[in-house]
Amino acid sequence: MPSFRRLYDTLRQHVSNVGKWWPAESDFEIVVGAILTQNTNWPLVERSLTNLRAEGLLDPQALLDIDVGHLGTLIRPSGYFRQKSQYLKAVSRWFIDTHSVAAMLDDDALRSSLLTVRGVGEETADDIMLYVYHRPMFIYDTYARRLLRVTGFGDFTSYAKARKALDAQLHAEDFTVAELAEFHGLIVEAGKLANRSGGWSQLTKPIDRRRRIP
DNA sequence: GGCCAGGTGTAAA
DNA sequence: TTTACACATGGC
Repeated sequence: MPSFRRLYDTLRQHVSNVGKWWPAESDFEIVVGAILTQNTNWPLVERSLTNLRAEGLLDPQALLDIDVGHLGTLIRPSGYFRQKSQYLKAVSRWFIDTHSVAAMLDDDALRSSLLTVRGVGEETADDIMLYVYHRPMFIYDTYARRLLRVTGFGDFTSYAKARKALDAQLHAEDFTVAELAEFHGLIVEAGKLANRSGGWSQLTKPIDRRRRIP
């Protein structure tokens, strides 16, 4: 029977250390990145973040004040720019209203609150839960579900199904939040590695640690 | 040139 | 409740 602890240990052995994994200069920057990265590559997100930073827009009030059309042009590199510019407006409003009191909300209440925001679905909510509010979450994104399938946890067609079926055997309390944050990073890096090399079998061999994965 | 990337909202089965 | 589709750019 597969276990999350064993999977985590295996990934740590076979995938380069991903460190903090979600580097950002502020909590709000993580929120913005979580929206922009939806169904898109991170390098493209960085271009958009650079554009936003250059105009001082990694700030919720500034994003709320900016013209939505102009915002769209700045985040164009990361795709779905018309939708995501609206999403960023919505999440800015939420951040201004809720960030300062988020610490008083329990995990379920905070997650529910995030899910009311237009553009924040289950994965984005959990990204923010984990990386901004340091709540113990496992991210059941595409890479994770693919890996969970090939490692025998089961085949899940949606985020919600995977979460419902597997959270009980995750035993989140046995992991530190830092470990869970690293866990997600390791899974994504492993997924990219698998894509590049044409299969998850790469994970059965130790990596060459002389070469850092970019 | 086609496929895909750290999803989400909406409408129709 | 679940599935199908639109949304968009850029890398390989």
